Amino acid sequence: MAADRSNWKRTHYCGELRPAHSGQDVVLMGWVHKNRDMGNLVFVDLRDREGLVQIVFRSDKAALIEEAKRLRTEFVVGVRGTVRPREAKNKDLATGEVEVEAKELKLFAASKIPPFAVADPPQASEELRFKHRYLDLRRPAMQRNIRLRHEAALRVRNFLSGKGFYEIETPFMTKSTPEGARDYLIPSRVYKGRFYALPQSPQILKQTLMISGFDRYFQIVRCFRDEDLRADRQPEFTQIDIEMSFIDREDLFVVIEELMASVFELIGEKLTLPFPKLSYKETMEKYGSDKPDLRIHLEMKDLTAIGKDLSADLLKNIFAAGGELKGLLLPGAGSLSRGQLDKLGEKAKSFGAKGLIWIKKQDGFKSSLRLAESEFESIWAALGGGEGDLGLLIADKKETGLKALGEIRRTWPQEKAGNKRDFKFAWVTDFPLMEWSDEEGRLVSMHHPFTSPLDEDMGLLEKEPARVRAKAYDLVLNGIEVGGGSIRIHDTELQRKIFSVLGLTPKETEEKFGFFLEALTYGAPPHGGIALGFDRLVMILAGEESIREVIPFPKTTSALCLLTNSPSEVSDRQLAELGLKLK
RNA sequence: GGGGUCGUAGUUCAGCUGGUUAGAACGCCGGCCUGUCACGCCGGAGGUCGCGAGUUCGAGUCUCGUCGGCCCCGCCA
Repeated sequence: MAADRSNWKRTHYCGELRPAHSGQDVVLMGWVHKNRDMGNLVFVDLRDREGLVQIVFRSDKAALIEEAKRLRTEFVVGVRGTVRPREAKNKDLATGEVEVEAKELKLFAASKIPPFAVADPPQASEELRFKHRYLDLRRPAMQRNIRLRHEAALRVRNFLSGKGFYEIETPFMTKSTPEGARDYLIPSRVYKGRFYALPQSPQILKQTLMISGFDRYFQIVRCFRDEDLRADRQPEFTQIDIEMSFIDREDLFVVIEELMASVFELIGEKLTLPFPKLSYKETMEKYGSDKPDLRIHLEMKDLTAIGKDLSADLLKNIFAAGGELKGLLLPGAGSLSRGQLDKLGEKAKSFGAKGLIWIKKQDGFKSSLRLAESEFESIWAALGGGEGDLGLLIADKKETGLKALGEIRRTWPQEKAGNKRDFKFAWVTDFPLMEWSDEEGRLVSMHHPFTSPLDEDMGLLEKEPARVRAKAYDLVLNGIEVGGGSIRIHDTELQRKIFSVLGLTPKETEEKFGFFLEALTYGAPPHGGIALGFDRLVMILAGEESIREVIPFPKTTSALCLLTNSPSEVSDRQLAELGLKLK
């Protein structure tokens, strides 16, 4: 029978008791973490969101100790008692210098035996953790992560509000747009056959708010994309969405850098500002990625010029087909075995390369490619190699070589180890405005269709749109894209032209974006902004490897919620009301 | 859509080239215990080997399918 707690008021959290509280009468409420029954002496570890404290039940209260003996893990109880210094301290516990000698105990709720222990690290599969997420979330690590998430959001709000930004809501029930990810759709009951869409981002509406003169907007907002999941991708995720009028890129960089500095103070990190800037071209050529992990110091080299003087026929054919020769030096890796080199070759192939050339210098050159000594010397000099090093070369289409070597660079174990609390931010700028999509058979926006081209590339828009660079930028941290944005188009005619280059017919353009194009004609200020991936940011702050660890109720990689069992079927009646029929 | 990997007691796992009654630890239940904190000691219960076919005298083990977890490619303006 659950006890009545109406006349009890909690005085402290379990986790906050310290020697200074000694002698005080306290009332605690919490979950039984552990029960140690010594016969005529019972210890109970009581847990709440702030931590654990030991409760002791002594034999001079016979009825009380009998109650305490019946407590089991995860029972919810209230305890009234006196804080005392402990006879034996426990230095592994923040409250380990004190205990609470119980005078009264109230059982509020019993618990079934939990399917896994509420303890760090979790001794249960993610599957089981998701099914009983309410238990998983009781773990101190999860309580800490969710609290950190709250504190980060609060910092963002306080910082941006202090800089004159308004937090403004935009609708979740909005309009499907043809560009970008797959939409989640909401059928309209009132207008059968018509659908709202959940926003992939509030992009057009935040730009509309700029046209409305709000000048500085932000929103910590859920976004929805019906695409496949990853460790850092959920179908619904949270963005810090930001937009500003009358700015250029540098103005925004400053605001975001200061925002990051403020947020990282939460974990005691002092960031060095400003963040380095890399052009897209530069980062692709040096690191083979548009989100380089700058904790890794390895850089790729272009060896095409040297390669063209080499005798190998293999290379001649590739160069004739327009290929390039890219190289990556791995210091100290000259001792790798043939099997390990083969594994690297397999990895390169899995990223599309046709082969991997290796050269090592250990008592002379050894290589998978037959070359003259002087040729090895010139390659080695270009790579900056020394005795005992390994050089990896890929001769292929430029993008293929960069990507494959970039992957080897990114995952090179000697470089990855032990630098979790090293935070290397960078801005990647000057992305291509558009890229060719084989699937769609047309050019598609690399960022989104509202991104402004670089002024100096504007002339290329008609004839060579694929070469136009954009006023777009990504914020990258330790190999993770934590944000992306751009200076937007605020001119109706330019915006129409972009849609047309992207292959949208005037009719489609009008149907999907007509309202926005019209809004642009009523005095749109120059503006730009960014969206930061809030889940990813909190994940990094928390030192986690997956955003599922910082989202209270995440979905599995197959987009199921194991707690609620969604998605689920609905009744025929619900379908009929919406005018829907299943095929 | 594709590739990889995993699924055995409540949990985490072991289970060899197919062969008696499928094991361990933790947890759970009962008993004892006045300073434990991974409490200890004694005793006990607990299994649709994810599911379904197939091969075989015989399947946890082999094959196929299917469901589910995780990682990756594609996809993610």
